[in-house]
Amino acid sequence: MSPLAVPSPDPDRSGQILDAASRVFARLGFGSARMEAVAAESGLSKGAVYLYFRSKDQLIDALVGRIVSFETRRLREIARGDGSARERLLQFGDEYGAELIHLGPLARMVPEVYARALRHSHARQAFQGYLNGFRVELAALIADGIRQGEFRVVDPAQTALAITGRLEGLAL
Amino acid sequence: MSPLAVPSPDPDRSGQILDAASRVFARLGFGSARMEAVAAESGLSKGAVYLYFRSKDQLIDALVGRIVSFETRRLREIARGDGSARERLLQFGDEYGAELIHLGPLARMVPEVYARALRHSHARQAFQGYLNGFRVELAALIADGIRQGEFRVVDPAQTALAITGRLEGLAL
Amino acid sequence: MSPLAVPSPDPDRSGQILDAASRVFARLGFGSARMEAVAAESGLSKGAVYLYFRSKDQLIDALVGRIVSFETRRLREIARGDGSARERLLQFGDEYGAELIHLGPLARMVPEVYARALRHSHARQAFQGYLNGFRVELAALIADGIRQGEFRVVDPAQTALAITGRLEGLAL
Amino acid sequence: MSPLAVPSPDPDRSGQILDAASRVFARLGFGSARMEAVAAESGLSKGAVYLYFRSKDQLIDALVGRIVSFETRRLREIARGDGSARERLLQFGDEYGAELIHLGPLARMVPEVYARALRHSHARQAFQGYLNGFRVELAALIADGIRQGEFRVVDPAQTALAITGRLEGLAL
DNA sequence: CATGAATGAGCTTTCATTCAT
DNA sequence: TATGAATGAAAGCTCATTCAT
Repeated sequence: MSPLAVPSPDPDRSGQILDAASRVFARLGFGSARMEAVAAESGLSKGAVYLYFRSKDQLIDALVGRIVSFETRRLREIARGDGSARERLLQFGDEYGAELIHLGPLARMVPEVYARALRHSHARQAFQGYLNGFRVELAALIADGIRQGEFRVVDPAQTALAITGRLEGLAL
Repeated sequence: MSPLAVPSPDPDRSGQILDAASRVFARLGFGSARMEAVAAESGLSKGAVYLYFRSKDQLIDALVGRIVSFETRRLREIARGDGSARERLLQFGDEYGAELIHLGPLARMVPEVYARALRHSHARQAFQGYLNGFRVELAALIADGIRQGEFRVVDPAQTALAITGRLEGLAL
Repeated sequence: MSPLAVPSPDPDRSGQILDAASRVFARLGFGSARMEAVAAESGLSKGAVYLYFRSKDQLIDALVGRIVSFETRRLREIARGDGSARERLLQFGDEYGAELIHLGPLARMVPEVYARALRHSHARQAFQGYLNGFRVELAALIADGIRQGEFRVVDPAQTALAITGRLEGLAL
Repeated sequence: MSPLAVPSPDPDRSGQILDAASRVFARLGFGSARMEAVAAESGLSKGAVYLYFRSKDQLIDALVGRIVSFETRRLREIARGDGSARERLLQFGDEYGAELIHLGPLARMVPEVYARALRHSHARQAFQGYLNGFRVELAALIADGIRQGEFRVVDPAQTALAITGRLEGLAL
């Protein structure tokens, strides 16, 4: 084998399957999407999907988790970035909208994720963790702005909560 | 038929079924609720349910339609009621919150309704019709307030849209 | 409807399915028999089978239970019948052999029933209940014979146990 | 290959796999045991198991065959050993019981082996070969006893058959 | 109108077996 | 020889829908 040959013939199957799942679930919804379709979209067999995810439910959880942690990381980068608090807040808002567009077809999954969170306690916990991170980051940003005299003196936590609610409304 | 016989033994079977459906769907979600359960909850047979609704899908549509038109009527009454524009706007907001609470378990259906609207064009049309009515009513109310000097001069449509978005966020 | 018309179009579906199941399971064994095949043999659909039995496992339990209670009743009739103890004991033995032949293809299920009893505690309990009934009946018969001076004085329970073991050996 | 290299890195892989299989099959039964589990228990890979046994079925056959021939050899040693016929017969019986205990968890496979024998002709032949050997050995032992005046004059073959049946009954 | 037994397409999931490395 | 990722043919089970009564 040449030193340059690809030594790992395993190009991240989990990611490959999650990519396929995100396309199929976005297109058809959690309920109507078939594991068969996810397998076909991933270029693997049904059996292989079950080799990496124990069940359809767990696959959905993993997918939601991946999207959520991606969004969380992205927004944190902005919130802790350079620039004045005002600039970062605006960028934060822009980014939120941009994410929705960036999510593209994935955005169609948003209400289904809410619905899951309403029915399954573990999905609810995961989702609330995400919203909390969102609010915390936002509150820190607002507190920053107040400290630097950019913003009026308000309760950062309350304000963050209000903004979060507003953005969630926009999402829909 | 004897004069004493009940003339119509069908005192709104549709409503009876929709009532049952709203309880069952709220409890279990559209996906997990079984037609069997709806029938049992309504006190009728499965066959009877299909006598009044062609399919599960159509039953869901009818249920969503009923809730939506109920809410629409309710909010319209307030928007066109007596009192200053400011009073009516506040009552409108209160009512919206009150509705969510009044919906009670039905509120759990909200994200599922959004999800349907995203997938099925006819559900989307019905839902957007509702949101439009909402915005139109709100815009009229705001325009009213501006005319009477109660509110600052803003674009009523834009403002209504913003408020709508905010309230939807609250709903979730 | 004429008074002579068959008023009940429900000719004991459970029995119909158990009959089919006994044929299919005898032919193929518990493991290889498919619910599809049971349904086909019964002349019903797969769905109908699941309307009467919750699962394949429960169907097997019910089938074993039916056979066992049939055998139990049969042997009890003999043990408590007329005639001298000796006659009844011989008839009992004959009947046991006759049953094995009468079971016909069903006899092929016998070791599988033993195997189930070894693995599933509830199957074990059911089966031991049957064996106990067998031994009790036999012990009573022997005690009867001793009382009437037909048999030597032995411990009826011990003897019944020994005979049972011997017959089970024969069965295989 | 260096002189120090292990000359045969294959110290009876088949035996290693059969040992694992006997543990796994005894624990879970033929039906529920997975080839995966056998491989894991043996410390080899699934592929290696298929290198030594063509299929699960063949693995079971080989396992049953090994147990049977082991038992056969053991009983033959006793039957042809020293001592009076009476002594050897008693030891034979003791040994049979001891084997059942010695089999330990393996004894749980006994009814499954019977079941296989009833369904697959080649399993039946193998199993009947074992029973025949058993009876032949026993008959020889009895004939020996008769010849030496230790036993009453009976038909050795018939008696061996009866004893075999009785012991099989005990086994269950 | 009303019933509910019956249907059967279709779903998720499993696992013996293969084969490129 | 040895590996274990991948396969894919089933299997058990569900449930929206129908229809004889």
